[in-house]
Amino acid sequence: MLFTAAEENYIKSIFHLQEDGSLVSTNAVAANLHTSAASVTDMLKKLKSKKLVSYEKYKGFKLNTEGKKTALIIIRKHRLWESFLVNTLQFGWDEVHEIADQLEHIQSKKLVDKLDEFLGYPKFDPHGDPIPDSNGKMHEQIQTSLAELAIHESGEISALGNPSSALLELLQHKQIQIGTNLIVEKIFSFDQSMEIKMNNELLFTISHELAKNLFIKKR
Amino acid sequence: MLFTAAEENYIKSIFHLQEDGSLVSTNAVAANLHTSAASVTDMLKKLKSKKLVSYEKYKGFKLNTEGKKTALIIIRKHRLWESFLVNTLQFGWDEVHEIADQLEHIQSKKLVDKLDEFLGYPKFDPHGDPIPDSNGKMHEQIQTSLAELAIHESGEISALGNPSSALLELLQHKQIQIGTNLIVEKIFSFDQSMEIKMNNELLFTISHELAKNLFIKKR
DNA sequence: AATAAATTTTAGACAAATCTAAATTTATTC
DNA sequence: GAATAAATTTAGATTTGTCTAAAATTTATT
Ligand SMILES: [Mn+2]
Ligand SMILES: [Mn+2]
Ligand SMILES: [Mn+2]
Ligand SMILES: [Mn+2]
Repeated sequence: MLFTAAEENYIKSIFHLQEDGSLVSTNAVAANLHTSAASVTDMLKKLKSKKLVSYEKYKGFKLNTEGKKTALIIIRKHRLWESFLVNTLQFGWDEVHEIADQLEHIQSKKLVDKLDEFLGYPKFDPHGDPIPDSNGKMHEQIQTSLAELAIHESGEISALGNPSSALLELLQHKQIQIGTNLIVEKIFSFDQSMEIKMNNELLFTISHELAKNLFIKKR
Repeated sequence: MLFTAAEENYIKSIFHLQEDGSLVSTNAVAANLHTSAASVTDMLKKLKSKKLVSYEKYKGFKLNTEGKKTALIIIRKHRLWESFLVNTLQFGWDEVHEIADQLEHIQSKKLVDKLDEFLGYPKFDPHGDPIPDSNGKMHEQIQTSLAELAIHESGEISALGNPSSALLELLQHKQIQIGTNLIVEKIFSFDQSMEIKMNNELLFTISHELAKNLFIKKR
């Protein structure tokens, strides 16, 4: 099924607002999309007729299975494009959202999958949010970025936030890879850089920028 | 000025149809965009009110200076995205047009310029059409692709069609660069490969694929 | 020059997406 | 348990882009 950009924006908004599986309100979507409550009601009728939401007048609504599946496709596109912009085109992570809000509506499954491949199948976007794979599966956030570990906490590297070639070069040089065990020995408040011990041996310093891109399963 | 995707499609269509500076007809645009003549007339009123076309009822129309400038921005985007798709994401040159027809409407000057930089400022798209630079200037086709030279013709390499890293690697290895003089010694009809003499010395074979991507100023 | 044919424009309608204002339903408060 | 407030839906309009059919204009052909 193909959807208009407007429909996709509503689907995405509802998805984000129902995180916990609860019902979503008309006003919440209106506020989120900076539109009127009346417009939301109009669109809900349409999404209901297209069988993407369960909706009863005045009672609230939520995406059904098909609706969630659709939302994940849009979110996948949004976050892959953000990764491309930051990673490949060197945009700052704070200037990509608007552009990705346009790019997420480009219709071509092949494009998205090729982009994913080109980017090296990143698990998280530049803001740390998980990127659904081509089956709509997202890494649950049982992992945290290294940057969020406290002193003396330890874990194992489980994913790369956004594998640019520059990042991969750095990791190769420092011999860091998926599965590497590490423990935080010190955090310098000046620049948030961390001193970490790797595989109980080597001790070295990691920038905050790098720490944000290393995802960890705590131990 | 910002324009809708529909407006941009009309502007681009008119641009292509007036190549020689002549007036364009309603039916020509209708055929080109697979729409009705009535729709074209409606849109022309709008483009006239936005001062992009000169148009007199029943007499035909053409883009004015501002209209052409706008058209070149859209064409620049279309051809850069095509280059990206073929070059970076490994699409075939015959499967990128539809996707570029969507991508050309993404609004962000910075995105286009960064994409151009990332691609290495290609002069021609994967179909051999010239890509306008950020000032709207296009390489006039006084140069031809090497693939179009006949036997015994000679010239100097003046531009790369689409500088992918794979192409650059090949050129570096063979020591071919901008300014290199060459003459076509032989063309094998079997695969269109060419035997060329470089700087009056080295003799070697070049595939048709490569020849299409080397642009030449004839001598 | 008159008529026929082709082209173009206008008239009127429709779907998508939005809005404001009024009506309806649900939630809160006394 | 009314009365009031808040949230939601409906009614009616508007803009954009499209369509078909009819009218107007230009071009071609007797
Ligand atoms: Mn969007
Ligand atoms: Mn993001
Ligand atoms: Mn287009
Ligand atoms: Mn092209």
